[in-house]
Amino acid sequence: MPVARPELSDARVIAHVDMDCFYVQVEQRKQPELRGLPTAVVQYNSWKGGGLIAVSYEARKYGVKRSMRGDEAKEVCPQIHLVQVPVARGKADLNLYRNAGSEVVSILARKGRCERASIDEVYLDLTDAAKTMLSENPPEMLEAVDDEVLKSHVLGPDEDERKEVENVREWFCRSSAEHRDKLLACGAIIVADLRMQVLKETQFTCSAGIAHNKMLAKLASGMNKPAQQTVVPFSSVEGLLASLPIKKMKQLGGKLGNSLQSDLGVNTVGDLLQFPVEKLQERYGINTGTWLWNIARGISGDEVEGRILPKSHGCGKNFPGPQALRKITSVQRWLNDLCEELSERLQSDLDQNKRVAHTLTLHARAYKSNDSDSQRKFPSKSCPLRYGTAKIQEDALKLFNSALCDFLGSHRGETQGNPNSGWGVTALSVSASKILAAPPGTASILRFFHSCEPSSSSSEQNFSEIIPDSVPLSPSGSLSCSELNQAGPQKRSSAEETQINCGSSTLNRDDQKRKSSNYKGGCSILGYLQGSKPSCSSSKYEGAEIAQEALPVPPSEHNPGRPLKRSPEEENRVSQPSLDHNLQRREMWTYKVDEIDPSVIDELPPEIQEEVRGWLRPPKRANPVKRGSSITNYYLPSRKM
DNA sequence: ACGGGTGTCACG
DNA sequence: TCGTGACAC
Repeated sequence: MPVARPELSDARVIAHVDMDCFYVQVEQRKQPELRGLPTAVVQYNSWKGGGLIAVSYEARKYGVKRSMRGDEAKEVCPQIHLVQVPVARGKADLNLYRNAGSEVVSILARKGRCERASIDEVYLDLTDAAKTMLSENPPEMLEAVDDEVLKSHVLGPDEDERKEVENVREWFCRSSAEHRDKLLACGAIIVADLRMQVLKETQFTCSAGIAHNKMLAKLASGMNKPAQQTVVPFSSVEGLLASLPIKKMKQLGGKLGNSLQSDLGVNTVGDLLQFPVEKLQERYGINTGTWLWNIARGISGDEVEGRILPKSHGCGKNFPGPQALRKITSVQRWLNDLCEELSERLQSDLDQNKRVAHTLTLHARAYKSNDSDSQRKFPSKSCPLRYGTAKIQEDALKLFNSALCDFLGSHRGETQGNPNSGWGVTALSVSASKILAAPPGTASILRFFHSCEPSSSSSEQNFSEIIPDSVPLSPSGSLSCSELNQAGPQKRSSAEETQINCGSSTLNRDDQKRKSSNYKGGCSILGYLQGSKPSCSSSKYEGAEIAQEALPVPPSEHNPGRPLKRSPEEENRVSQPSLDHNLQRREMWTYKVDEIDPSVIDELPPEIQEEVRGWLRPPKRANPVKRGSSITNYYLPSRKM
């Protein structure tokens, strides 16, 4: 929770940078003919023209608004250009915009700590850069600075004359300028310069706010759009907040803001000032109450987190009304698609950023016809995340089935009908979270392991798609929870494989505990391989040790021609439920580093040879993780966009 | 029957 | 810890 800072000592320089109608700009860069024209980005245009998710400023002049339907937009602005969001696997695919956002971040992160707040917004802490600039450059430097760069809106202190002062140069050179203001002025110059770089390198415009904390910077970035920036000097804060409608404040746009208005009669942030902390705390809790008291005074100690990569990845889709999924097999098909996308994104994250996710979560919404409150709560479920598309799909389906059991079970529902047994899924999503730095070598190992079973995993996936159809669930008969869980071939190989058995025991607590502690080896490479075919699974071994001491090697003597491909026989062997043979298996599948004949490496795919050689020489790996600013690589416009 | 798809955070 | 809800863009 944001901590209050004594305002006097909070002379930070914080910027909030917000891309202007970002998705539209991305599309306009791809299609420059659209520049300057009323344009909107829309997804799914089949129903009422699709929903608008971004609207160009030209189109806004006609009253086109986000959350309008394409058809409505055409009504108020017949000449509007509607661009569709890319679709992949039957759902909107936002990767284009994510990647474009990354390009921007990589530029904005050049001058200070940078926090990626959303796909198109960042916060910057420019305190150090501003101090440095101020100490190295006396005010005369301004003459050397491009005039363009000095164009900022500076909020004035007075209630209504708060309009703004002309530009930073003038403002900065006031005789009365305080130190804090000078720092902000430097911040503004830095931000203007960064925005110029963004424009030159990406062709995107953005707006920005510069202030002493995040809250005020965010407020300011929205005050002059598009393609402008606004500074909030300390002396203007009180006047600004006094008349600011409470709901304009971040976090107060929803229920809390409503409560403040209707319960306390607070309409502006200034109105909050009358309330003593205790009162606010009493009503809203210690944290929220304190926070409210502080923001009324323009105080927010919230730090800019140095984080430019997301903390989770998710993909989901809604199936409104008539499109609701009523058969397990449809759910499974969609789940497979969602998981496939998720898996790709996880793999990119691993390749580019050397990070691995540890938790897989499934969310859904569902209704149950025949039930008073039809949109009942469909529980979320999570489990350890195993890499590999097929595994993610398998686990997601198990999670779904488990949740469905809860959903149906909690309220005795006679699940009669055929395809439609009374329930319908109106939204599905899978997400991956708890993303941590991967131990060195993880990417190679996983890549290696997957190269062992590309077709095997897909055939496995096919099975699990087909089997449920043959299970007597849909056409006739009611499906029981236990039946649900039989979906898929389920080679219940190892006891600790993520199996969710809601039929017999709805995720018994102890099992859960054991599972997670088993898995916990946060850094264990084995963790990522859990359940993988060539598994040398044994939670007793620390990943780092294994990575350096033991290397899984394909039994190339069995299929000399293709050392990377497993025979079915081998697959069977390793997926046998004989967990007790861990040790034995380990020996079967691993070698001590010094026992490895280096020539083995030559049989590996060229892409990973180098990395694997790296493992074999632990001493030389000084700080191999840092190899190449992965982030920089990630953000480089590697593709035409 | 929907702004949709993502993302973060606070709370119990 | 997990699951939920709120909020935001």
